[in-house]
Amino acid sequence: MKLSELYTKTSKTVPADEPSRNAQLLIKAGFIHKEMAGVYSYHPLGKRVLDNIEQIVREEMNAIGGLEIRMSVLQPKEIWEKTNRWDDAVVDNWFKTRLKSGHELGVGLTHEEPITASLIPFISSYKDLPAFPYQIQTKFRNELRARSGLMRGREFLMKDLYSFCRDQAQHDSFYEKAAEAYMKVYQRLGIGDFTYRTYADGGYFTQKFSDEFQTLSEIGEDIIYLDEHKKIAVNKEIYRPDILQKLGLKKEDLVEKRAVEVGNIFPLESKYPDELGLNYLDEQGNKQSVVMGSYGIGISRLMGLIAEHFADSKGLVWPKSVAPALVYLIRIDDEDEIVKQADELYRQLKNEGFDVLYDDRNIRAGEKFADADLMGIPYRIVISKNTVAQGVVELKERTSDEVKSVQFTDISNQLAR
RNA sequence: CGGGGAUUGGCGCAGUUGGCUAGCGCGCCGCGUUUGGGACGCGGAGGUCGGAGGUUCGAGUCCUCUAUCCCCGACCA
Repeated sequence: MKLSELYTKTSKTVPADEPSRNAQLLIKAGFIHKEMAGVYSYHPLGKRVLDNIEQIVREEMNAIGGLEIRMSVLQPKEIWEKTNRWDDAVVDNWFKTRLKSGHELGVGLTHEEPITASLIPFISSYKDLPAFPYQIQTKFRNELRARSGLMRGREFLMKDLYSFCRDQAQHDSFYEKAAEAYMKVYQRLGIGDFTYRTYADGGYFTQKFSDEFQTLSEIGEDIIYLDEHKKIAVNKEIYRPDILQKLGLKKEDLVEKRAVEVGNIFPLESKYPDELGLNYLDEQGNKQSVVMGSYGIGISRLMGLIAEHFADSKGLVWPKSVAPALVYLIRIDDEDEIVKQADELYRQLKNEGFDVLYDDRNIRAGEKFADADLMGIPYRIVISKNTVAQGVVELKERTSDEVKSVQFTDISNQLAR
């Protein structure tokens, strides 16, 4: 992408009504726009980051047998009444709306009920199981108070997968596979080394535990107790002597840490399938309950976390796997020969499959350097009168101060994806 | 949902005890000088002060209501 064609621009100031560091940086860099509290739009660079995270999640879900679907956002209240989750006294962050006729509808905040109900026509035999549908979709939750920028919004992008298994053993096996897939996602996003599987309350769904994935970060809202040796953590909400004993953890081995919840997986047993009438016949012709699980990853929350966690005083610092581009190509001096060589280098890198932001604007060099840093692009290449005279370009990584001179023919070898 | 603060061009802000055509910086447009870390000069465009009602000769400034945003708390599948 040529920056002369990008309509967004960076800003020196941030909106006074945006206190969250991740949103401040992303707004400053022109990646997102705040529509209202807890609601953000994504401009081209922000959309690219979101897409990159989404694609990593998609690949790992596909790898464990997930089948991508798209559920409706508008939902009939009847199925939620069957599981007693329609009443605001039970689930208090619904967005609800009405048809012209006056009939009430829900705006999707999660999809256990509709996905379960929608499988009824297809699941009737043990031969039809297991099933692992998932989707990546905008969710709506009417939080009383939105905050933390992209990390807790009223509208946010989420991956939700649901597992339907014939028995507990089949479920347990998939559940563990899903947990491993989650860790692969975090590894690829560059946060794997400080993200921990964490025991948490099963919440509204069950009386048992659920598993959270918590990324250690000072910006987190959650407190966890971590056994660094065993690499197991416990959420503060269930940090009690009886539970530690049950999990085989010793209080003296645990350290208190601040963390961001980047995923949550729930064993749901048969609650929703039973209540909604999803079941199957086994080999003997006996009616059996389906065992369900749900698996969420907040895509937009991950973007906020990564933006804020890695940022430095100059701006964003994206890991290569999610950066909106791999290379920020700066052209200094606008003599014909420089322009020609820079254009040529841009074409060449694009042809080789590198994602390049080409700063071809007629502005001062300092602004280009500042923008390259603020946008957090992993590699910066500078081509100028000086470099062309020597037949080289300058290459610098966002995370380092070292500036290397690189021969034209060697550039692509120097770029690690 | 309880308590507190705020709302003035695209963004950040100022605006005395109410008083003339509402200012400043950034950004934007034009011209010129500049040109390797967000340059400088000159000239411009752009706001009716969140909304409604009221007090007053006169309201951005005072009063009432309301909306939104932010903070603290509660809540958070």
